[in-house]
Amino acid sequence: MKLYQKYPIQLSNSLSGVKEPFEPITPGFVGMYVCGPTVYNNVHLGNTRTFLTFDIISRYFRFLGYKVRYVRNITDVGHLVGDVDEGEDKIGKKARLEQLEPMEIVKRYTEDFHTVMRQFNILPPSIEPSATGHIVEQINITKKLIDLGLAYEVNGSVYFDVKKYNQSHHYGILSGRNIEELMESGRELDSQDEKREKIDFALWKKASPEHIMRWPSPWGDGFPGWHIECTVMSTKYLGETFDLHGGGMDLKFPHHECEIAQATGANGKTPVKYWIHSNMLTVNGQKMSKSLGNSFLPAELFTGNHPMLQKGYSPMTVRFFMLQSHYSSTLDFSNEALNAAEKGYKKLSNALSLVKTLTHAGGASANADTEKKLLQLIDECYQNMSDDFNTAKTLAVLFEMASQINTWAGQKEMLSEVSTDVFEKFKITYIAFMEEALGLKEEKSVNNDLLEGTINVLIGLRKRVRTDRNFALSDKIRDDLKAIGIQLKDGKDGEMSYEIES
RNA sequence: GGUCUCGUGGCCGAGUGGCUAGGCUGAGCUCUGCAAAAGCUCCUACAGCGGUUCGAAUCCGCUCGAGACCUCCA
Repeated sequence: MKLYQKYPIQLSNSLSGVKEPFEPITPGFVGMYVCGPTVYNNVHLGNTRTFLTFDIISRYFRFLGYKVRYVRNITDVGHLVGDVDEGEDKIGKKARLEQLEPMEIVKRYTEDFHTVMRQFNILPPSIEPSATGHIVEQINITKKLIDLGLAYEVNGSVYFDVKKYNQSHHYGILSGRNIEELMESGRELDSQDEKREKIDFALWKKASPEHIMRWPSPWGDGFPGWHIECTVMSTKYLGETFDLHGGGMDLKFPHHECEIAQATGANGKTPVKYWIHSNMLTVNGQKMSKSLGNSFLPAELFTGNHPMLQKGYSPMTVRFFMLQSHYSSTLDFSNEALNAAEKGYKKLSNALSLVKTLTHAGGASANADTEKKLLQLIDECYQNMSDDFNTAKTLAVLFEMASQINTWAGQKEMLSEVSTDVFEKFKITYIAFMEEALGLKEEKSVNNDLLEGTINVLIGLRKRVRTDRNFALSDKIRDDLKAIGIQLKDGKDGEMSYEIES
């Protein structure tokens, strides 16, 4: 029996609006697509939360034994700036401002994105396709939509005919809108606009003469519209219908709605079985976003180099902080919350180091109640994660497990209350959920052999003067080290450990 | 204006009809030569009003408040 059969996943499907059992299209396999970053700027912390959410989801699918293909794109053709009529893409604009080649911009921010992902221990996707690498496919699907009568060309640009599509399908099925309301509200169609209806959206845009990013097409030189790349790349690598599509809440409308319309229109079938949207990171209750100017760069957070931050916080602290809430809730960002997260994470991390050193001596006289309790904790880890990837509930269980680990570390004789088998299961589960499922690794405070060796010399010295009951000297060693940020901790058995304070 | 979400103890944040979430902070105790760490105990909330129910933080209605989307954003 596979783990995914023992602990079947339930997930909230944005499309249906309810929590449903997850049943992949092909048993044992999961195909998932997530809208990746637009690489014309540094990723900020809010972006990171979305990618962390889907890192957890893909990790947990694999953890339960599914074979996962995770596709996350790089948008390197900029989305249109402001008014569509300006016909200029963001990457082109930025390039001109900074006097750089578009691909130079793309390269720089893609590198930055990957660096940040690694810092947060967010695993790379299986495939990371780029929009510019799929221009031909985007042109082909646009042609197909024209042939099907669902798109029309005007002056070298091609638009999707939403009204036409809506005659046979429901445009708005994901975001719960109806086309009449959409046509009444919002921006008015201005005289310059080539679109038949304001709700129509571009599949292909004509490039103005000064436009840098341009490709030849049946309609002249231009570049692909905003939504088409995701449809093309998800279909190409995952098929015309695939299991799961994710992204930030703010992409639900119009981006994902348009994806559904394009794909359904072109292929005649529903493209995605489950949609998952992760909620926003907020600052003082307001969405963190580039345009509002309240965003943090990960690097600023790590160093504490930002007016709103009292100090720096490590990547794992931030990862833990985000996992304390459910991905579907907004999460408010504050110094206080981060300080609390730092301590909480340290507790779990210490227990992780500790449990690795614990071994069972064998020959136990097991206490049935204790064993039952431990086995229940193990079970709860799986139950909680399988319940819509509830990392917050899972962490609560891990805290209980950490207390147990600390108790054992302090009183080794208590290990005899459990059998070797149960102990090993418990140990393996704690390590696996921390490191594999949640991706919370130990942060080595020392990565310098010379320093480590030096501290160990001092520890050896202190052990000796302590045996001699020379407490004045032993306290001096401890106090002096403390003054430079090294905290010595005396164990029960005369052993000493240390911790570098940040 | 339209569509939708949320409002939990000092702070953060799970939880959807009955059973103490958890973390951080604070107080006390135990262990320790003294610390630190750790363990134990305590501080018991659900915006307001009304309704459904044997019973509601959880369902329904209204009020107040906050936010998101409708325009580029994860």
